Amino acid sequence: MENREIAAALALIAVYKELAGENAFKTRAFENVARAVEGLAEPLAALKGQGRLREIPGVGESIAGVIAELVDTGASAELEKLRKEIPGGLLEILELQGVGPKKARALWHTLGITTLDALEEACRSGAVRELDGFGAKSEEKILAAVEFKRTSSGFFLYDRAYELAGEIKERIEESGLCPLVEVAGSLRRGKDTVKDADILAVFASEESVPPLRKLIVGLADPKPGKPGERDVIGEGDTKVSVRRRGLQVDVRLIPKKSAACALQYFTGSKTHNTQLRSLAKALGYKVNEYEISGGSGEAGEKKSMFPESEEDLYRTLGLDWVPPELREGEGEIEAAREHRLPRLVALSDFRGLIHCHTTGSDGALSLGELVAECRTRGLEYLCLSDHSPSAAYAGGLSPEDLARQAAEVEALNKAHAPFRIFHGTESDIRADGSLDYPAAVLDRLDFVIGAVHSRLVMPKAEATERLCRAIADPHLTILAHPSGRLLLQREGYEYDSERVLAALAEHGVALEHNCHPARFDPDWRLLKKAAALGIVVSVDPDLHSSDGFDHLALGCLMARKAWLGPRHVLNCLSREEIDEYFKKRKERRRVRR
DNA sequence: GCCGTTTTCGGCCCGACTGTTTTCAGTCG
Repeated sequence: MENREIAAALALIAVYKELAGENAFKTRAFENVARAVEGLAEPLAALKGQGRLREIPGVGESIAGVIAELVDTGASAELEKLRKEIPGGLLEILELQGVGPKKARALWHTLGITTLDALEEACRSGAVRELDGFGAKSEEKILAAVEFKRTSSGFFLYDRAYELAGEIKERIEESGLCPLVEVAGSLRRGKDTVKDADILAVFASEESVPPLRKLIVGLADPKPGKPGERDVIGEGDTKVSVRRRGLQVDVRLIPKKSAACALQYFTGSKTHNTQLRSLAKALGYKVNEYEISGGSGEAGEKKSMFPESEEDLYRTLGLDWVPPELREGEGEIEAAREHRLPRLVALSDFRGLIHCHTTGSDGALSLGELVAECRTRGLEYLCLSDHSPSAAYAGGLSPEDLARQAAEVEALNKAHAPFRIFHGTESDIRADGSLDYPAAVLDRLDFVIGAVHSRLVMPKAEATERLCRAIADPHLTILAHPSGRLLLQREGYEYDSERVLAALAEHGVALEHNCHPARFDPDWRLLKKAAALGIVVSVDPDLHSSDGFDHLALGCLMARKAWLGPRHVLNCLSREEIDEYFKKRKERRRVRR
């Protein structure tokens, strides 16, 4: 079993334990370990072999036993027992907004409800309102939550959510009621998909609060089936939650002196905040969204501190400022305390564009136009990679087309020197793992990107073998979008990521981070592991039009989330350095023959 | 279930909002 699968099993145990009515701290112990395991660079099987499972933070005797069992047998007696005791349909019920473990259990034990259908029926018949702790409003909310769950995944692509959040931010700014409006939450942290947008609205005086509340409520969608009403999820003195164009937007109204504490608190993640507050407590402080209190008052008096900035806040707790992208509870607090947070890659570090398509295959820009766009943006080079013959649907280039393109590249290189076009291809990886141009054709190119576009459905072992064979091909420079996933549309195909990473490291092949917002493939967690193994990451927009330039910024965000610095990223190399890199790859190929 | 700058037992982040209650439990982030 891979780490990812073991993490999923541990998380599932946690959910089942919640439904079983287990102590919340016990369930959290499993949740914490599930998260820790997901971020682990080393395979659990190896750790177990070395007797090092207990070194994972949060793993004690009991959980180490569960992990060992999962590693050895691929199953867990505890999980199987829970699965038998707790009806699986309750998992879906627990996902409904407003329904937690207590309510799910009440529905199950008193009315025998174990499916969404049964729950809906019970609400319509008025049976739910009779239960202790439930009422007519609960029925209405549950019905709305069931409907929402059936019609929407609840998640948005990053770029879409960012756009919607930006609109709301603008509307609040235009009102003149707030000197500061910030997008916080998972958008600020750079998650690839988001469930809601968190916005911080900092007001200068209390009198701004009522009109601010009114403004935000006014931005809500009309309520489905209730003309005249708006889809307001919650409205209080300091927090207004509305749904706008389907996205849940939580706006926090915060007085000016609390801006830094609120921004920190509202950026999350929940895990990061829990760890931060835990540390604060150990130091004798209390941190909330308004202030830092406590500290070493000489006469034991409580003092309140209002940090000027997030930097101040972290410094008060003895920490370096933690970039938002790293705030996932994966060791960043410890690193900040020991002053060893990495210097993260920034957009200004990018020197070239890798993985671009032109009108030669299915791109919207000609090669000349693309060069012009790159130069306008101050880039030093581009790595051209139109599609190969197997991608007939995308106008893949025949070997003859490729030769003609080479002549065009040469001419443009002369005309635009020192700007440089490196000539390559995005060659299809066939079902058997071979590349779809003859070796002699590939030999003439500066670099080769390999990508799977067909036969996406394949048993895991076969898919892994296919990728590993392609990686072992000495022509391959970069492995593209390895999972083939399309976020919120299509699960990627399954492959053994640990084996693929090992193969990339062994053969010195770079790993693409495809930064199209519908792909973000592979995700930041895998990139982090890749970098730990010394694999170079190529942040590629897979550019088909000018939009691709914007996607590079999103890729940069994801690379930061993966703790990458410029030294980990292929396209942070200068023109001369990447030229050298490609030449070395080709040299190695000759030697190996 | 885990863990120890105060701890091997007794804690485990902290506050807002809602609905069902007459003071608070449950849920959420």
